[in-house]
Amino acid sequence: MSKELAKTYDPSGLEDRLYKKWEDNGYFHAEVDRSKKPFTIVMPPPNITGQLHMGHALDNTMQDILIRYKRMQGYNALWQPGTDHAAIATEVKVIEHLKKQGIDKADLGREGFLDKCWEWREEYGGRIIKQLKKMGSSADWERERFTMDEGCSKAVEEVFVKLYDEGYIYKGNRIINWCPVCQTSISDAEVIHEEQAGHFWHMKYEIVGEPGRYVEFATTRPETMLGDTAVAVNPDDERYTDIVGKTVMLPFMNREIPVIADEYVDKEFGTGVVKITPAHDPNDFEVGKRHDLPVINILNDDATINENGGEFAGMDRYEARDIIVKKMDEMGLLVGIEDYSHNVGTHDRCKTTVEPMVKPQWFVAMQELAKPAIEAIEKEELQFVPKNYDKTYLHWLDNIRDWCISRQLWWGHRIPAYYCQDCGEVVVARSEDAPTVCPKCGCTHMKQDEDTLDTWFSSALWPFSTLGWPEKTEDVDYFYPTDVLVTGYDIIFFWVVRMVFSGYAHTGESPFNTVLIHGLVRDDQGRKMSKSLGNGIDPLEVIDKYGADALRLTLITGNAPGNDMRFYWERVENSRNFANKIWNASRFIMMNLDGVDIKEPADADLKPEDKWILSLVNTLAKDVTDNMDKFELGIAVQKVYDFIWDEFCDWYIEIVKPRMYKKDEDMVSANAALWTLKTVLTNALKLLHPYMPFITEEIYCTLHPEEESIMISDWPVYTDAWNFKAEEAMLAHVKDLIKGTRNIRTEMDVPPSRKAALLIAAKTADVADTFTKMIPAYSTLANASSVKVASGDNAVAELAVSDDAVSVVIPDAVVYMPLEDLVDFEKEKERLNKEKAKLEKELARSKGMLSNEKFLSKAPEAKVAEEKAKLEKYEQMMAEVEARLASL
RNA sequence: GGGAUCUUAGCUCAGCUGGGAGAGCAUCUGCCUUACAAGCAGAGGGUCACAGGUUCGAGCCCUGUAGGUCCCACCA
Repeated sequence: MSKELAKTYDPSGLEDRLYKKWEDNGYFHAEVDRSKKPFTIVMPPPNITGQLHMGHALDNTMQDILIRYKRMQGYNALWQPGTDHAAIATEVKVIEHLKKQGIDKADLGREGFLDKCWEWREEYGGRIIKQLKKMGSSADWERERFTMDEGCSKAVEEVFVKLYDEGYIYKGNRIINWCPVCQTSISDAEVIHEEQAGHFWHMKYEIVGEPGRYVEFATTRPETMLGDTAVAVNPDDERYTDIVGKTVMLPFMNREIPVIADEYVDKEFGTGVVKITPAHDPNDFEVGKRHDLPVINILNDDATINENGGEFAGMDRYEARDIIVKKMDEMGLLVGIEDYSHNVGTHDRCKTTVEPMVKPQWFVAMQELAKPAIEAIEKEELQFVPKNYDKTYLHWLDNIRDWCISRQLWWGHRIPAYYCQDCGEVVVARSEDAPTVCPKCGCTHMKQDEDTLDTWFSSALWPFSTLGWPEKTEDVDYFYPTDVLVTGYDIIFFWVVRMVFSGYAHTGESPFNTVLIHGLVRDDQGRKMSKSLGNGIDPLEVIDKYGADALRLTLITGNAPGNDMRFYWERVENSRNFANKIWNASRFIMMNLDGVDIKEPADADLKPEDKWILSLVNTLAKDVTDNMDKFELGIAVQKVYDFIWDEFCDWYIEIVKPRMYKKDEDMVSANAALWTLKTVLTNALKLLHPYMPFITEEIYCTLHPEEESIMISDWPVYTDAWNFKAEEAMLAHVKDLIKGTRNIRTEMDVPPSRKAALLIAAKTADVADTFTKMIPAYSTLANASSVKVASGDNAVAELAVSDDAVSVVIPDAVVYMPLEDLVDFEKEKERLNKEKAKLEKELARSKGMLSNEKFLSKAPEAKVAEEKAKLEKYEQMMAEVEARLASL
């Protein structure tokens, strides 16, 4: 029979054991099966540099809940996992790692360095996967992929070649964001703009041929003047019309640069004059293109001044800035310095201030590709949950710029472009078609591009590359497009947008229908968890202390979808307490089931409380399903939580205890109770399983030794057979009556008003049973024929109730607060007035509703009738309150 | 500069299409009651930021104000 369960719930040991069982039984694995409907989620691939953090824990918990839910509903549920090579992140880590061993990246050479990267991946790539398993993630690990494995790399080449052939990928000499520390180009999305305190240096250049006449301008980056190739004013600016076309002398460089007119210049801002540095400012670059200005790059890759910087060559950019300002001052060309706070672009990974630079890079032309991704929202082929994130998504797509995809890194997918060393011919080809002979000049000096691709280039293909694309596999055909993508709002731009346009471009459809967005997990003070602050909480530590189920429940409750949440240990404790609650309730049930053969009771043998709880769990199944289908995971589990704790444990189990203690006297009744306990618990466990997989599995298997696993059991479905509205209403009523009295042991403790209420309840056929069993002190009361209740000075009301009196009339017995319990009349008056005010409000509301034609015509009849009944009740109560007030 | 979002109990937050203000934690009271003290039974505590408006009825819809947070953006 049932195994003995420990007295308190201890997740340690149990979780690993169950996870291994699931994995060994192959429950996570999904294969093409045309007889079932697929449900697919691709896991956002964690970086191989990564350790599990709270963000992953939340993200994966949400996915696991959806997958487990759909699996129980009978879908062929595939959760496709894998890891990301994370180009720059990994490269930086490996370089650091090598540095500690005294090895320099350059010394190793490309091949040697890549060997080290692969070694890294072997060592650390699987670490996070192990940690995800601790969370209970039911992903199909047999299908685990890696963004740089053979298949994914093939997909990358395929896409690159295709987009190149179609003209979407091009190589261009354009201004890009350069990180001087990482020494690579980065995309716009990787630049974060931070408000920084800086200065505005007001300086002037002398007009050539007009000694003593200057143009004054202001700049935040004086050192860029070394690369100035013009000074610009607004064409409509009358102050400067006479100097347009003249030249000014650029100090230090002794270069004459023209004064040009361009709309870009704002007359109102500063002096209305802008120095133009096409090589180091995106706007200036555009101006330069319009006016055909030379582009003079003054920076080396590490942001020191290069040979174009004359005397400043070799200096760091900031050192050069200081000296230039000093020297300009000495030359009398510095007009003044103003404090100024402005936005500075920094690299999101290393926080280094980026330098705009002109360099030859590869780009994806986004304008056309973005269109289907925009239309996807209108056509409802793609929806965001919560919905408002589609605005963020659309806004970004509407303002999209070309995507710089080349990186000056070694770790990543090497760009499949080959250059002829002799004639400069460019060939873009898949590696199996890599040219050895130049198709133009016939030489054999072909060399592959040194650069690699942005890490998001491969991630963009993840939903289909993992399923075997570009091969026409069964998997792609069956599992694609996927159903839901779960991710944080912070990578909508990096990843979601790029997956969507890639999906349309290469597969003709959106890679998923729904994007479920979640927020960040912050610390208890609302700060981001970060390494530098040291405020991060390790999910594994939480699991060790309280178990994965408690962590999962904590992460999923208590906040609205898409919002950030704070992490509190107290909340984990509460979750753990809930686990313990279920554990003990189950323990109690199994103790009572031990040695008893229960069978399904006849309908007539079910007591009202049995029907009541069955009805509740039935409704619960429906509600939870509805909520989960709307991705309201937190609400869904909150309902299960409330049901188990507040209804099932606090009420049903308590009500039913006496019946079990009297097994020998009335086995029919005990059987009905036990059967109901087992059935309701089973259903509740199933509803909870997606959220708390471990404890539900352990209890389920103990409760049903004949069953293999709750994971593969059927999701509870609403049934009309358990629709017991009358019992629901009655028990709700009983609860109301007994409230505040349940714990009272002796009759003496019971205030008279309660006694009256209880008596009435007790006299009501079925409730009496329930009731006297619950509160032993009441057996005497229940046997009484009447109870005296003080009502007014000397007036004593006697409440007598016959056996068949239905209790619908009574709740307001509470209104008759006995005088002997009152401290003084004033207090009673106050209370009654309060009551009256409340009733007045209710009456107004009720009358309002009933006089509203819209309400009367649109609302269902039952609702109108209900409202009418309420009105009558309120009116009656009002009359009573007024009478009582008058009597005082 | 543009956009999003928030303001509800002491704290952190729920509150779905308008129809009787909720949870967790904290506080207070009483309980070792035979599933659970990681528990049980209760209590207190809110002009739902402010001002208008729509409505029979507003935490929810509209307008405005104040304050907070976040994202986007090339004003030198």
